[in-house]
Amino acid sequence: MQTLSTEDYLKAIYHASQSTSGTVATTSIANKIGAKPSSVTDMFKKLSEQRLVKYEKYQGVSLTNEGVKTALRIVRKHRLWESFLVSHLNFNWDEVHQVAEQLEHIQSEKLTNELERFLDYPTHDPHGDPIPNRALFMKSYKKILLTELPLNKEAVCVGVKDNSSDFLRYLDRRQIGIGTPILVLHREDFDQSLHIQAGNSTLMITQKTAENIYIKP
Amino acid sequence: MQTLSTEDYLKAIYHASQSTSGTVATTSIANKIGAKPSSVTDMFKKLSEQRLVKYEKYQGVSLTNEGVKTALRIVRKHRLWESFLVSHLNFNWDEVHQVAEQLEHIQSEKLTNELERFLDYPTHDPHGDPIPNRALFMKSYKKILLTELPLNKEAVCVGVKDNSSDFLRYLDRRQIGIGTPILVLHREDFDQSLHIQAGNSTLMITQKTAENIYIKP
DNA sequence: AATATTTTTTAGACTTATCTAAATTTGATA
DNA sequence: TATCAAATTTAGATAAGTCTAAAAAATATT
Repeated sequence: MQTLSTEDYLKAIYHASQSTSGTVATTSIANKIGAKPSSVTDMFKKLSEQRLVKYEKYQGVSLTNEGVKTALRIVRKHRLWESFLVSHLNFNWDEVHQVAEQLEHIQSEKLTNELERFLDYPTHDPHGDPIPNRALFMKSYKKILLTELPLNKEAVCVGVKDNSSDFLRYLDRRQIGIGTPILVLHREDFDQSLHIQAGNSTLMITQKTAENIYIKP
Repeated sequence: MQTLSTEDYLKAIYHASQSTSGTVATTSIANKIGAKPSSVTDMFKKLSEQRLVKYEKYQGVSLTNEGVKTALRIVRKHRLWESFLVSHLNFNWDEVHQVAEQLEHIQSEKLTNELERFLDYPTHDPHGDPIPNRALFMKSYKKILLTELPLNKEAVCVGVKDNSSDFLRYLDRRQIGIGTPILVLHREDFDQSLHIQAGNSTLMITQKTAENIYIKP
């Protein structure tokens, strides 16, 4: 069984390896975890001994098959709990992360699988991220950033890149959420800001906002 | 905020103080927690510094008001989670304890209160133990042991004293659970065994069984 | 290619919760 | 009440995860 801390590291390595090719650097994990690089090196050694990561001095780490599995089991729990909090306990999508960070460490396969059944086998969490099923398989449909959507082409918001409370609450105020239909009416060449139709209302969003919203055409 | 371990100690002290008058002894906590007495002494000192217990050398501990509150907050979470596991996640009453031991440490007042609302403000957990409400108040009705029930007096099973899986599964097989109506038909003087009517069936139970079942006349 | 900067690792120390073994106190017994 | 056994505490050690400061390696710059 993993300690709470090794689980945090495995999850951080998993997420880091999703957004970079090749190995994951010591510093990037240190920033994610909020620890000093020296502590991260120590943990890399420990995870390496447990054959959860492949580690060579000064070369960063990559997850082994077993490491990926362990990470996905945590991601699965995290996203199932987030779904539960939003669908049954009146949490908003910007409030769930911190609590799910704790719940993801609860050890009970039965609990996880029954929660999944209770939620009727959800495929995506409240932020639009895919939930690994019992076999740890997840299908993520091809999604693109709102910045890449051509003018006047219908699309639907399916996720966000930035999961910070600030951003999510901003989207709430703008009445943009998972499932909201989106149409780009005009793209301003000067600053790349967009005039869009979101649901029933038309509004203006900055480039920075657009590049943190995932859509499916 | 308490660490996971101090929460375990506070809960153990709370439960121990329920079943004994006066202070709680070092050894009794050591046995409950599964630690050596020397470790318990160390923790007593630490809890005392935090004003959660009153501790005098060689005299055992007792919880302060603040200590009782902290313990009750954990008991509240434990019993709410047990209720959830049984009512919505297909757990049996003998399976919930271990998982609830982990869930009781999740820190989020909103989570606890929303879970309580979702369960429609339950007053008792699956073992018949009372659940503290948001103000940490719980009403435990006066219950007696089945051994004390007079012949031919109607009563209802409202709880168990022994919470072990073995005992709970035994009761399941005998079709005795919370809410089961019970009537004592005959008490055998020789070995104090009882012939009872439990629900629709009549059966024989030993004295040891009877003194682990709580009933309400 | 040589040097400078950044990244990573090592070495040694700290904290928390635990342990063992020895010392002390309590309270039970003769 | 003197002694003995049991319970409790103290002292010192260990393990896990972290830190700081210094050393080593990799990468970037001139």
